[in-house]
Amino acid sequence: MWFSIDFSSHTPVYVQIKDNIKASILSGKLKTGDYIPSIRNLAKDIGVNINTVARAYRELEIDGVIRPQRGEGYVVVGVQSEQIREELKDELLKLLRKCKASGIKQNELIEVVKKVYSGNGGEEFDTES
Amino acid sequence: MWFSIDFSSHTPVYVQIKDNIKASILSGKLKTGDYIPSIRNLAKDIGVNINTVARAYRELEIDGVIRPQRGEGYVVVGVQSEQIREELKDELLKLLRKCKASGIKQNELIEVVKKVYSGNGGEEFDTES
DNA sequence: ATCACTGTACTATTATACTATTACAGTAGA
DNA sequence: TCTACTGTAATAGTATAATAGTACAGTGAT
Repeated sequence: MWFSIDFSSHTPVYVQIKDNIKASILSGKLKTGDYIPSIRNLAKDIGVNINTVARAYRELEIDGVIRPQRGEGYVVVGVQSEQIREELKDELLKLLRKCKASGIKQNELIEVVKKVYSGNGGEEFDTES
Repeated sequence: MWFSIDFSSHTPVYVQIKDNIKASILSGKLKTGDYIPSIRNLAKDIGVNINTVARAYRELEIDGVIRPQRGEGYVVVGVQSEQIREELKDELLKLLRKCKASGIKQNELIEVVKKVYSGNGGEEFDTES
């Protein structure tokens, strides 16, 4: 499957699932009309309980990102791209402040940014859905 | 007091307390030999329970960052500065990958970095302990 | 109709984060 | 000594994340 879950993170698994699916849509890996994995399949792949995935999907539905089709699965509706990017940048802002307060130099951080964008250091995704 | 807690975050409060104190030491706001706030005082200031602060302090003691002095309080011992900075940069790396995967451009991120380091957007700390 | 898949719903249980409360022990100062 | 502060410890209760299991209902293909 296309993403991995960090079980040692304090971020709940269902939130990580939501984030991953939103990111996949934003990056174009998932398009409007695509089917995402069934609750049972994804739960099996990730190695978590059905209910955990169900919660993630339920909340994504509330957010208007996906739509359930009983008997068939969940279909991608779309995302508020700009809004999600702003959320990500907000999160980044907080972390950067911590970095600054810890004495990390601006140059070091810009280097990290460049490292991520210079080919490697990026995603380890598959191309199929 | 010198830091604020994000109660809406999924990061546990006791972890946020640990991070904040480590960061304060790294940035020089707290020096070796300084006393940090008493468990009861900090708990009252933040608005959390004594046990929550006690847990943070206990773990900081295990990490060798502070040392308890019964009847007096906790004293700063020191931190493995470089190690903590590397941990922060690792965290940053993960977040940057998410940003990249979501289609945020490199320039935007560098702008955010510069914004943080250009005076405002930084800390809202007091200088006293 | 049957089968195999979908989503949906519910209950019970465990682990963790946090709160609330009480108590005890060490230290410093009036 | 008394008082007021420190850390330490233990118990009980609540909320949430996640697990486990079961059951029901809709859809599509054979």
